[in-house]
Amino acid sequence: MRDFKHSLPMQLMRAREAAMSRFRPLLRDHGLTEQQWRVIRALVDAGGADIGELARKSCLLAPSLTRILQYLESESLIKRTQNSADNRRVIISLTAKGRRLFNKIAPRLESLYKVIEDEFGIQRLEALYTLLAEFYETLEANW
Amino acid sequence: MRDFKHSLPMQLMRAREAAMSRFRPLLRDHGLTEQQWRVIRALVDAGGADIGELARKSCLLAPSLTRILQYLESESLIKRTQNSADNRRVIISLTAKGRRLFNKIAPRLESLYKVIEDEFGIQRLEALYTLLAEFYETLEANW
DNA sequence: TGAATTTGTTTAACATGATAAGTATTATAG
DNA sequence: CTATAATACTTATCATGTTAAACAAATTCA
Repeated sequence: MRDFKHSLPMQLMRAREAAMSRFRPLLRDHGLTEQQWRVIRALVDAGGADIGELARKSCLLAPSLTRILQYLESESLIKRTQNSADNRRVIISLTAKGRRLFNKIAPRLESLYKVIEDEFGIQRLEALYTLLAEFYETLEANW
Repeated sequence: MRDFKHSLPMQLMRAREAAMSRFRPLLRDHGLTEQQWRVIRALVDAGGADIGELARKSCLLAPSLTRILQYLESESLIKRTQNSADNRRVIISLTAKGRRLFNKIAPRLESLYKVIEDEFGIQRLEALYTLLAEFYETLEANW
Protein backbone atom coordinates (compact mmCIF):
# COMPACT_ATOMS: atom_id res chain seq x y z
CA MET A 1 0.00 0.00 0.00
CA ARG A 2 0.92 3.58 -0.58
CA ASP A 3 3.23 5.09 1.99
CA PHE A 4 1.15 6.54 4.75
CA LYS A 5 2.77 9.94 4.52
CA HIS A 6 1.93 9.91 0.86
CA SER A 7 -1.77 10.03 1.55
CA LEU A 8 -3.46 12.99 -0.04
CA PRO A 9 -6.06 13.72 2.65
CA MET A 10 -3.21 13.60 5.17
CA GLN A 11 -1.07 16.00 3.18
CA LEU A 12 -3.96 18.38 2.77
CA MET A 13 -4.60 18.26 6.47
CA ARG A 14 -0.99 18.89 7.40
CA ALA A 15 -0.76 21.84 5.06
CA ARG A 16 -3.98 23.30 6.39
CA GLU A 17 -2.89 22.85 9.97
CA ALA A 18 0.47 24.48 9.28
CA ALA A 19 -1.37 27.56 8.08
CA MET A 20 -4.17 27.57 10.64
CA SER A 21 -1.81 27.26 13.59
CA ARG A 22 -0.64 30.75 12.69
CA PHE A 23 -4.10 32.23 12.45
CA ARG A 24 -5.84 30.57 15.35
CA PRO A 25 -4.11 32.45 18.19
CA LEU A 26 -5.21 35.79 16.76
CA LEU A 27 -8.81 34.65 16.44
CA ARG A 28 -8.66 33.21 19.92
CA ASP A 29 -7.45 36.55 21.27
CA HIS A 30 -10.69 37.98 19.96
CA GLY A 31 -12.80 35.19 21.40
CA LEU A 32 -13.55 33.51 18.09
CA THR A 33 -13.03 30.04 16.79
CA GLU A 34 -11.91 29.38 13.28
CA GLN A 35 -15.42 28.35 12.25
CA GLN A 36 -17.12 31.35 13.84
CA TRP A 37 -14.72 33.52 11.90
CA ARG A 38 -15.57 31.72 8.66
CA VAL A 39 -19.23 32.55 9.20
CA ILE A 40 -18.50 36.20 9.87
CA ARG A 41 -16.28 36.42 6.86
CA ALA A 42 -18.83 34.73 4.62
CA LEU A 43 -21.41 37.25 5.82
CA VAL A 44 -19.17 40.17 4.94
CA ASP A 45 -18.77 38.67 1.50
CA ALA A 46 -22.44 37.96 0.99
CA GLY A 47 -23.93 40.82 2.96
CA GLY A 48 -26.81 38.67 4.17
CA ALA A 49 -27.60 35.09 3.25
CA ASP A 50 -29.93 32.29 4.16
CA ILE A 51 -28.54 29.46 6.18
CA GLY A 52 -28.08 27.05 3.29
CA GLU A 53 -26.06 29.55 1.32
CA LEU A 54 -24.05 30.40 4.41
CA ALA A 55 -23.29 26.74 5.01
CA ARG A 56 -21.90 26.39 1.50
CA LYS A 57 -19.88 29.58 1.65
CA SER A 58 -18.36 28.84 5.02
CA CYS A 59 -17.89 25.10 4.39
CA LEU A 60 -19.85 24.12 7.46
CA LEU A 61 -22.44 21.41 7.88
CA ALA A 62 -25.91 22.64 8.68
CA PRO A 63 -25.97 21.27 12.24
CA SER A 64 -22.68 22.96 13.05
CA LEU A 65 -23.87 26.19 11.54
CA THR A 66 -27.07 26.09 13.57
CA ARG A 67 -25.05 25.96 16.78
CA ILE A 68 -22.58 28.58 15.67
CA LEU A 69 -25.36 30.99 14.72
CA GLN A 70 -27.00 30.49 18.11
CA TYR A 71 -23.75 31.52 19.75
CA LEU A 72 -23.05 34.45 17.42
CA GLU A 73 -26.59 35.69 17.93
CA SER A 74 -26.21 35.47 21.71
CA GLU A 75 -23.12 37.66 21.33
CA SER A 76 -25.08 40.10 19.15
CA LEU A 77 -22.68 39.60 16.28
CA ILE A 78 -25.36 38.50 13.82
CA LYS A 79 -29.10 38.94 13.48
CA ARG A 80 -31.90 36.97 11.83
CA THR A 81 -34.57 38.23 9.48
CA GLN A 82 -37.53 36.24 8.27
CA ASN A 83 -37.95 35.97 4.51
CA SER A 84 -41.58 36.85 3.93
CA ALA A 85 -41.64 35.05 0.59
CA ASP A 86 -40.66 31.74 2.20
CA ASN A 87 -41.18 31.28 5.89
CA ARG A 88 -38.75 28.39 6.04
CA ARG A 89 -35.87 30.62 5.16
CA VAL A 90 -34.03 32.75 7.67
CA ILE A 91 -31.78 35.52 6.43
CA ILE A 92 -28.64 36.07 8.47
CA SER A 93 -26.68 39.29 8.50
CA LEU A 94 -24.00 40.93 10.59
CA THR A 95 -24.83 43.49 13.24
CA ALA A 96 -22.80 46.68 13.53
CA LYS A 97 -20.92 44.99 16.35
CA GLY A 98 -20.18 42.03 14.08
CA ARG A 99 -18.88 44.31 11.36
CA ARG A 100 -16.67 46.16 13.82
CA LEU A 101 -15.19 42.88 15.02
CA PHE A 102 -14.50 41.88 11.44
CA ASN A 103 -12.80 45.18 10.69
CA LYS A 104 -10.61 44.76 13.71
CA ILE A 105 -9.47 41.24 12.92
CA ALA A 106 -9.29 41.21 9.12
CA PRO A 107 -6.20 43.40 8.63
CA ARG A 108 -4.24 41.48 11.23
CA LEU A 109 -5.08 38.18 9.60
CA GLU A 110 -4.09 39.69 6.30
CA SER A 111 -0.68 40.53 7.73
CA LEU A 112 -0.16 36.97 8.87
CA TYR A 113 -1.19 35.85 5.43
CA LYS A 114 1.36 38.08 3.76
CA VAL A 115 4.09 36.52 5.86
CA ILE A 116 3.16 33.16 4.40
CA GLU A 117 3.15 34.63 0.92
CA ASP A 118 6.66 35.91 1.48
CA GLU A 119 7.93 32.67 2.93
CA PHE A 120 6.47 30.38 0.33
CA GLY A 121 6.41 32.71 -2.64
CA ILE A 122 3.40 34.13 -4.41
CA GLN A 123 3.96 32.12 -7.57
CA ARG A 124 4.07 28.80 -5.82
CA LEU A 125 1.09 29.80 -3.73
CA GLU A 126 -0.84 30.61 -6.89
CA ALA A 127 0.18 27.29 -8.39
CA LEU A 128 -1.09 25.58 -5.29
CA TYR A 129 -4.41 27.43 -5.44
CA THR A 130 -4.87 26.44 -9.03
CA LEU A 131 -4.15 22.78 -8.44
CA LEU A 132 -6.43 22.64 -5.43
CA ALA A 133 -9.28 24.27 -7.30
CA GLU A 134 -8.83 21.92 -10.22
CA PHE A 135 -8.67 18.98 -7.88
CA TYR A 136 -11.94 19.45 -6.14
CA GLU A 137 -13.70 20.57 -9.26
CA THR A 138 -12.59 17.37 -10.95
CA LEU A 139 -13.73 15.25 -8.06
CA GLU A 140 -17.09 16.93 -7.65
CA ALA A 141 -17.78 16.92 -11.38
CA ASN A 142 -17.26 13.16 -11.67
CA TRP A 143 -19.39 12.37 -8.67
CA MET B 1 -9.48 41.82 1.64
CA ARG B 2 -8.71 38.69 -0.29
CA ASP B 3 -11.70 37.01 -1.88
CA PHE B 4 -13.12 34.56 0.58
CA LYS B 5 -13.01 31.66 -1.84
CA HIS B 6 -9.35 32.46 -2.36
CA SER B 7 -8.48 31.56 1.18
CA LEU B 8 -5.86 28.86 1.39
CA PRO B 9 -7.12 27.03 4.47
CA MET B 10 -10.53 26.99 2.82
CA GLN B 11 -9.19 25.57 -0.43
CA LEU B 12 -7.26 22.92 1.43
CA MET B 13 -10.36 21.97 3.34
CA ARG B 14 -12.53 21.74 0.24
CA ALA B 15 -10.00 19.58 -1.55
CA ARG B 16 -9.67 17.31 1.43
CA GLU B 17 -13.41 17.01 1.83
CA ALA B 18 -13.83 16.20 -1.87
CA ALA B 19 -11.48 13.26 -1.42
CA MET B 20 -12.69 12.13 1.99
CA SER B 21 -16.32 12.07 0.96
CA ARG B 22 -15.38 9.17 -1.30
CA PHE B 23 -13.52 7.23 1.36
CA ARG B 24 -15.73 7.78 4.37
CA PRO B 25 -18.64 5.55 3.29
CA LEU B 26 -16.34 2.55 2.95
CA LEU B 27 -14.83 3.12 6.38
CA ARG B 28 -18.27 3.60 7.82
CA ASP B 29 -19.39 0.28 6.35
CA HIS B 30 -16.67 -1.28 8.46
CA GLY B 31 -17.63 0.66 11.55
CA LEU B 32 -14.65 2.98 11.52
CA THR B 33 -14.27 6.73 11.48
CA GLU B 34 -11.66 8.43 9.42
CA GLN B 35 -9.53 9.08 12.50
CA GLN B 36 -9.77 5.53 13.82
CA TRP B 37 -8.59 4.36 10.43
CA ARG B 38 -5.65 6.75 10.52
CA VAL B 39 -4.53 5.20 13.80
CA ILE B 40 -4.81 1.68 12.44
CA ARG B 41 -2.92 2.62 9.34
CA ALA B 42 -0.18 4.37 11.29
CA LEU B 43 0.21 1.24 13.39
CA VAL B 44 0.60 -0.93 10.32
CA ASP B 45 3.30 1.44 9.15
CA ALA B 46 5.08 1.64 12.47
CA GLY B 47 4.38 -1.85 13.79
CA GLY B 48 4.08 -0.61 17.34
CA ALA B 49 4.59 2.90 18.64
CA ASP B 50 4.21 4.94 21.75
CA ILE B 51 1.36 7.39 21.93
CA GLY B 52 3.36 10.46 21.11
CA GLU B 53 4.77 8.93 17.97
CA LEU B 54 1.34 7.66 17.03
CA ALA B 55 -0.14 11.13 17.47
CA ARG B 56 2.41 12.60 15.09
CA LYS B 57 2.03 9.87 12.49
CA SER B 58 -1.74 9.95 12.49
CA CYS B 59 -2.00 13.74 12.80
CA LEU B 60 -4.17 13.57 15.88
CA LEU B 61 -3.97 15.59 19.05
CA ALA B 62 -3.14 13.63 22.15
CA PRO B 63 -6.57 14.02 23.78
CA SER B 64 -8.31 12.75 20.66
CA LEU B 65 -5.91 9.87 20.40
CA THR B 66 -6.50 8.90 24.00
CA ARG B 67 -10.21 8.55 23.36
CA ILE B 68 -9.73 6.75 20.07
CA LEU B 69 -7.36 4.25 21.63
CA GLN B 70 -9.85 3.57 24.41
CA TYR B 71 -12.43 2.72 21.80
CA LEU B 72 -10.10 0.64 19.61
CA GLU B 73 -8.95 -1.28 22.66
CA SER B 74 -12.55 -1.96 23.70
CA GLU B 75 -13.04 -3.41 20.22
CA SER B 76 -9.88 -5.51 20.61
CA LEU B 77 -8.32 -3.91 17.57
CA ILE B 78 -5.24 -2.68 19.43
CA LYS B 79 -3.36 -3.63 22.58
CA ARG B 80 -1.13 -1.80 25.01
CA THR B 81 2.27 -2.85 26.29
CA GLN B 82 4.17 -1.14 29.05
CA ASN B 83 7.68 0.02 28.21
CA SER B 84 9.80 -1.29 31.06
CA ALA B 85 12.56 1.24 30.39
CA ASP B 86 10.15 4.15 30.90
CA ASN B 87 6.96 3.59 32.78
CA ARG B 88 5.37 6.71 31.37
CA ARG B 89 5.38 5.28 27.88
CA VAL B 90 2.74 2.92 26.57
CA ILE B 91 3.47 0.96 23.41
CA ILE B 92 0.47 0.45 21.14
CA SER B 93 0.24 -2.29 18.56
CA LEU B 94 -2.43 -3.91 16.45
CA THR B 95 -4.05 -7.17 17.46
CA ALA B 96 -4.56 -9.94 14.93
CA LYS B 97 -8.15 -8.73 14.64
CA GLY B 98 -6.91 -5.23 13.94
CA ARG B 99 -4.59 -6.47 11.24
CA ARG B 100 -7.37 -8.48 9.62
CA LEU B 101 -9.59 -5.41 9.54
CA PHE B 102 -6.81 -3.43 7.93
CA ASN B 103 -6.24 -6.10 5.30
CA LYS B 104 -9.91 -6.10 4.47
CA ILE B 105 -10.25 -2.35 4.07
CA ALA B 106 -6.90 -1.32 2.59
CA PRO B 107 -7.31 -2.74 -0.94
CA ARG B 108 -10.77 -1.25 -1.28
CA LEU B 109 -9.53 2.16 -0.26
CA GLU B 110 -6.69 1.73 -2.69
CA SER B 111 -9.19 1.15 -5.49
CA LEU B 112 -11.04 4.33 -4.66
CA TYR B 113 -7.73 6.10 -4.63
CA LYS B 114 -6.86 4.84 -8.08
CA VAL B 115 -10.10 6.24 -9.41
CA ILE B 116 -9.00 9.66 -8.23
CA GLU B 117 -5.60 9.17 -9.79
CA ASP B 118 -7.27 8.40 -13.10
CA GLU B 119 -9.65 11.33 -12.92
CA PHE B 120 -7.11 13.92 -11.91
CA GLY B 121 -4.01 12.46 -13.50
CA ILE B 122 -1.00 11.06 -11.75
CA GLN B 123 1.30 13.87 -12.84
CA ARG B 124 -0.91 16.60 -11.49
CA LEU B 125 -1.42 14.60 -8.33
CA GLU B 126 2.33 14.32 -7.88
CA ALA B 127 2.70 18.03 -8.48
CA LEU B 128 0.11 18.65 -5.81
CA TYR B 129 1.89 16.36 -3.36
CA THR B 130 5.13 18.14 -3.92
CA LEU B 131 3.69 21.60 -3.44
CA LEU B 132 1.86 20.55 -0.29
CA ALA B 133 4.95 19.00 1.22
CA GLU B 134 7.00 22.06 0.39
CA PHE B 135 4.31 24.28 1.81
CA TYR B 136 4.12 22.83 5.26
CA GLU B 137 7.83 22.26 5.46
CA THR B 138 8.36 25.92 4.71
CA LEU B 139 5.86 26.98 7.30
CA GLU B 140 7.10 24.70 10.03
CA ALA B 141 10.74 25.53 9.35
CA ASN B 142 10.16 29.27 9.77
CA TRP B 143 8.16 28.84 12.92
C1' DT C 1 19.35 13.29 48.18
C1' DG C 2 15.38 15.88 47.20
C1' DA C 3 13.01 19.97 45.36
C1' DA C 4 12.07 21.78 40.85
C1' DT C 5 11.47 20.83 36.03
C1' DT C 6 10.46 18.22 32.10
C1' DT C 7 8.10 14.57 29.64
C1' DG C 8 4.22 11.23 28.43
C1' DT C 9 -0.36 10.59 28.97
C1' DT C 10 -5.04 11.39 30.59
C1' DT C 11 -9.03 14.23 32.10
C1' DA C 12 -12.07 18.12 31.72
C1' DA C 13 -14.81 21.43 29.29
C1' DC C 14 -16.63 23.39 25.49
C1' DA C 15 -16.97 23.76 20.27
C1' DT C 16 -17.38 21.41 15.99
C1' DG C 17 -17.82 17.17 12.62
C1' DA C 18 -20.89 13.62 10.94
C1' DT C 19 -25.01 11.02 10.45
C1' DA C 20 -29.81 10.35 11.25
C1' DA C 21 -34.17 11.87 12.53
C1' DG C 22 -37.59 15.50 13.51
C1' DT C 23 -40.40 19.75 12.38
C1' DA C 24 -42.45 23.16 9.75
C1' DT C 25 -43.25 25.19 5.32
C1' DT C 26 -43.59 25.04 0.38
C1' DA C 27 -44.14 22.72 -3.96
C1' DT C 28 -46.31 18.93 -6.80
C1' DA C 29 -48.97 15.31 -8.46
C1' DG C 30 -53.41 13.28 -8.89
C1' DC D 1 -58.14 20.86 -3.32
C1' DT D 2 -55.32 17.42 -0.74
C1' DA D 3 -52.25 13.69 0.12
C1' DT D 4 -47.46 13.31 -0.87
C1' DA D 5 -43.04 14.62 -1.62
C1' DA D 6 -39.39 18.02 -1.44
C1' DT D 7 -37.08 21.84 0.94
C1' DA D 8 -35.01 24.62 4.91
C1' DC D 9 -33.71 24.26 9.16
C1' DT D 10 -33.20 22.23 13.88
C1' DT D 11 -32.44 18.60 17.30
C1' DA D 12 -30.19 14.49 18.93
C1' DT D 13 -26.27 11.58 19.48
C1' DC D 14 -21.84 10.22 19.40
C1' DA D 15 -16.93 11.10 17.88
C1' DT D 16 -13.33 14.36 17.38
C1' DG D 17 -10.88 19.21 17.71
C1' DT D 18 -8.89 22.51 20.83
C1' DT D 19 -7.18 24.39 24.91
C1' DA D 20 -5.99 24.09 29.72
C1' DA D 21 -5.08 21.53 33.62
C1' DA D 22 -4.08 17.26 36.21
C1' DC D 23 -1.16 13.40 36.97
C1' DA D 24 2.63 10.31 37.40
C1' DA D 25 7.19 8.93 36.06
C1' DA D 26 11.68 10.52 34.68
C1' DT D 27 15.28 14.01 34.59
C1' DT D 28 17.98 17.91 36.23
C1' DC D 29 20.43 20.32 39.50
C1' DA D 30 21.52 22.66 43.73
